Amino acid sequence: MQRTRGRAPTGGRAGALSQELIVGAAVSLLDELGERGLTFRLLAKALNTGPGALYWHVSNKDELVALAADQVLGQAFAAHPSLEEEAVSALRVLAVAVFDALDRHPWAASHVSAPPTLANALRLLDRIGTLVARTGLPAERHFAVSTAISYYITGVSAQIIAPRITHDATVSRDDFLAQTAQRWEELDPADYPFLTRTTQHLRDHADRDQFIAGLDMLLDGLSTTAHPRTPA
Amino acid sequence: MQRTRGRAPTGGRAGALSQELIVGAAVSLLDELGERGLTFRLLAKALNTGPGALYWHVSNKDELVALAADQVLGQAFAAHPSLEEEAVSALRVLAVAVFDALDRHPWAASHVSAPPTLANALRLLDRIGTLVARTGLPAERHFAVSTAISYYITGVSAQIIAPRITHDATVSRDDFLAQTAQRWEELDPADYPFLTRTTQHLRDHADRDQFIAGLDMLLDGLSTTAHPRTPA
DNA sequence: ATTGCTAATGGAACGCCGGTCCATATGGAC
DNA sequence: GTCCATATGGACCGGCGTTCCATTAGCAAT
Repeated sequence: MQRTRGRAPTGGRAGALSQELIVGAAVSLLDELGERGLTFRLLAKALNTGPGALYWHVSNKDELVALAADQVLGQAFAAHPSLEEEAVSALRVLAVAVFDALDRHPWAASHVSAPPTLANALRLLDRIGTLVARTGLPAERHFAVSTAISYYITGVSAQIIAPRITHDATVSRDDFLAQTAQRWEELDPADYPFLTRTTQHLRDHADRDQFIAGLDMLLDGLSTTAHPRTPA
Repeated sequence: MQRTRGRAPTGGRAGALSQELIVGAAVSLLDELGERGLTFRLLAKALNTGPGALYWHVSNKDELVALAADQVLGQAFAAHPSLEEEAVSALRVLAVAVFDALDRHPWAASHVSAPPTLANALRLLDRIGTLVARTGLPAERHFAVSTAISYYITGVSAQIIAPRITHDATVSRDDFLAQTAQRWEELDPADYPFLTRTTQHLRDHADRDQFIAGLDMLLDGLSTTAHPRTPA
C-alpha cells in the first residue's frame, strides 16, 4: 500500500525524499538524456537512493513524466505574471510563452495534454478562458473557443517540437530542412503538385514563426466572429 | 547488414514476409492492444515467424509504428477521392476525414508528424496545399497557411484523441467528463475563475464538434485574410 | 528510556522487452 | 547441380519498469 501523494505531515527525516524533489531531478535528467534516457535506476542513483523508494512518491513512470511535463508548463507563465494589455494580444503572448517553454524541453511537448487534470495545465486553460471572456465574445462560445486555443497551443507546439527528438542531434536543423527540401524536389510533380513547387519556402522556414502564423490565423478567426464582418 | 526496404525483386517464397504484410499485422495488433501491447514477439507469432525475421523488413519498433500510423492516415483520404466543391469546405471535409481515421485508431494519433517524410503524410500536406492555392490567397502565403492547417489537423486531433488511451477503458467517456467537471467545480474560484463557472459546457462536450469548431475558427481566419475585410 | 506503530527506504529479484547474432534454408542464375 | 544473395527464426543479451520485503527513522504514548 502506497501513497500517490507523498505528503510529509510528520516532520520528515534528514535528506528526505519528496515528490517535488523527484520530479525536479527527473526534469534535469529528461533535459539531459530525453525520455528514453530517464530510468528509475538512474534517477535513484542521482538522488542517492534505490528505485523502490521512488515508487512511494510516484506511482509509475507515466505519472512521473506527466508531472515533469506539467512543471515545464508551469515555467511558461511564471515569467508572465498577469493579464496585461488587450485580450487578443495577451493570448498571443501567453501562447508563445508556452511554445518557448516546450522548445527548451522538447521531451515535454508530447506530454502536455487536454482536457487537463494536472495543476498547470488547468491554470493554462483558465488563463485562456479568462482572456477569451474579455474579447466581447458571447458567453456561450467562451468554452469552445478557449478549448480550441488551448488545443492549438499544446497540439501544434507538440507537432513542431517533438520531431526534433527523433532526428540525430549531429545533423543541424537547417541541414535537415535542406535534406527534406531536396527529397521533395525529387518527388513526382504529378503525384505531389504542391510540394514540388514549394520547397523554397521550406528552406527558410522557422518553426517559431510558423507557430505564430497559425496562431494569428486562429485569432483572426476569433476576431471575425467576435466582431462580425457584416454588422447586421 | 539488412535492408530497410524489403523489396522482393526475386520472386519470393511461399508464405513470404513483406513490409506491407508486417505493417498490416501491426495495425491489427495496435488496434487490439495499443502501442504498449504491440511486441515483436507477439507480432512474430501472429505471422508465424520469429522476431529476428521482422528486422529484415523493418529497422526497429519506432519505424514500424510510424509506418502503421502512416497507413492509418492513408485510409483517411482513401474514401475522399478528389477535390470536390469549394476549396475551404473541401479543406474541412479533408480535415474531418483525418480526425475520424485517427479516432478509429487512437494509438496512431500521437505518431502522425510534420514536417512529413512518410508517404501519406506527404500526400496530406500536398492536398492541403493544392486546396489552399485555390482560395485566392497570394502565392507567398500558400506554404505558411498550408503548414498551419496541417499542424492543426494532426496536432489537435492528437490532443483530443490520445488521452483516451490512458484512461481506463472500463470508464465511459461521459463518466470521465462528468468526473472532470466535478473536480473543476471543487476548485477554488479565486485561483480558477474561468473553469469553476464553465463546467456545464464540459459536461455536454463532444470531441468531434470541438475539433470542428477550432477548425472553423482557423478557416475563418484564412477567409478573412484571403478576402480582407477592408478591401483596399 | 522503552515500546509500538507508521511512514519511508533501498537493494534484490522478476518478468518481459527491443534488439542482435548466427546457423540455416530458399530459390533464381548460370 | 552449384553458387550466392536474399531471407528466415530461434536463442540470447543487456536493460527496463515494477514489485517485494527486510529494514530503518521518527513520532506518540507509556
